[in-house]
Amino acid sequence: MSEEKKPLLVVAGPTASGKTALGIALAKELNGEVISADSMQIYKGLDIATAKPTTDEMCGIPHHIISVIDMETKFSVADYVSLAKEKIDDICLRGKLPILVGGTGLYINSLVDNVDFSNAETDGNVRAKLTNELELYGAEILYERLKKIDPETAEIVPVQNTVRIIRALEIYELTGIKFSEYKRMNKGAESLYKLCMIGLNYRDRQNLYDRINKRVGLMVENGMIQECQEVFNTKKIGTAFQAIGYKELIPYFKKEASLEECLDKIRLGSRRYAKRQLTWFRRDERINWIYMDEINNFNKIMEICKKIVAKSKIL
RNA sequence: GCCUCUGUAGCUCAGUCGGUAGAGCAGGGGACUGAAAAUCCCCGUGUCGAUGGUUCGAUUCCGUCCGGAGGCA
Repeated sequence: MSEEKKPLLVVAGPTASGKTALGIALAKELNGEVISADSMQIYKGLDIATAKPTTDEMCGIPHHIISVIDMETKFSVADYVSLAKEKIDDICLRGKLPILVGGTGLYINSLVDNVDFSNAETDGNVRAKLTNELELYGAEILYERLKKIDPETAEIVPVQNTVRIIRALEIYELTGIKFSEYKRMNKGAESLYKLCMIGLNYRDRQNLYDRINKRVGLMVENGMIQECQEVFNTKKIGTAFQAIGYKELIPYFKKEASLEECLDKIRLGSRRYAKRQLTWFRRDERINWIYMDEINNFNKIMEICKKIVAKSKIL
């Protein structure tokens, strides 16, 4: 339709860094709507554990791609990208600014960097077959096979990383394309959007960790345990099983560990997750970083964001 | 008051028959292209409680002092 690229404002950062509040404030200020970029908030259920914004917090700002699929349904980056593209088009059509807010780096980059997933679908059967082989014969067998068909990938992926090995073999079986080749095909595509990327971080890592630890306490107060207990009882859960908060509580539900032990695991898991998120985002040079504990004043943070947006000339 | 044990990395502890030390956890760095809140890789210098003595050399042996735990009165 229009030759002009659509604008996209991105707010990324680790868990508990303050993305949600900032995204909503920016949406109010810039006549925008929020699109979540969070691999767990996609699922219905586990609202508290995944820190979904409440209706109150949303302040009437439309939020997209939150609670859109059932927990037992399979979902992937490719699904996310096509969904998000639709939402962006729709929001722009209505003359509003799409604001991508979230912490799932793979989702954000796949969308923003226009990664094409159409040439190598996934196949449950192939993956199941490979997983089965892994259990029966061990990782070495699969790794040796990968070495033969795609030594380049085998060089990069350690034997221990069976998830990667299986995916590489899966792609090859499905398409005959080497994983290394497949990656090359997808690299360097031009973005569909005029981008402005903002990243939230803390100068003192401890400040972030304090927020994470505190937030776990708040989640408990808000009923996270009952929420997870319910999900645990109904057992209809797929990928959402991976959500931090849910899986760590299972030993408690099975009476194999104390609540406090499990909560410690949740805090630990969240801290490590935040660290991994930072590792992911830090390599992206397009991101304008804001150090929340350095500024420590929401109005000032908003001012800085507005300046960043203005400078990016996406509007 | 006396006796015994103890003080080593942020935490829990190994260890050095005297040549300045190493595990687990925590923590840090990194990778990541249809499971990603997942999956995986790499990283251990610290006045060895303080101070005197013995010694070429002490965290290690001896003395004293200061902390901690226990026992006997």
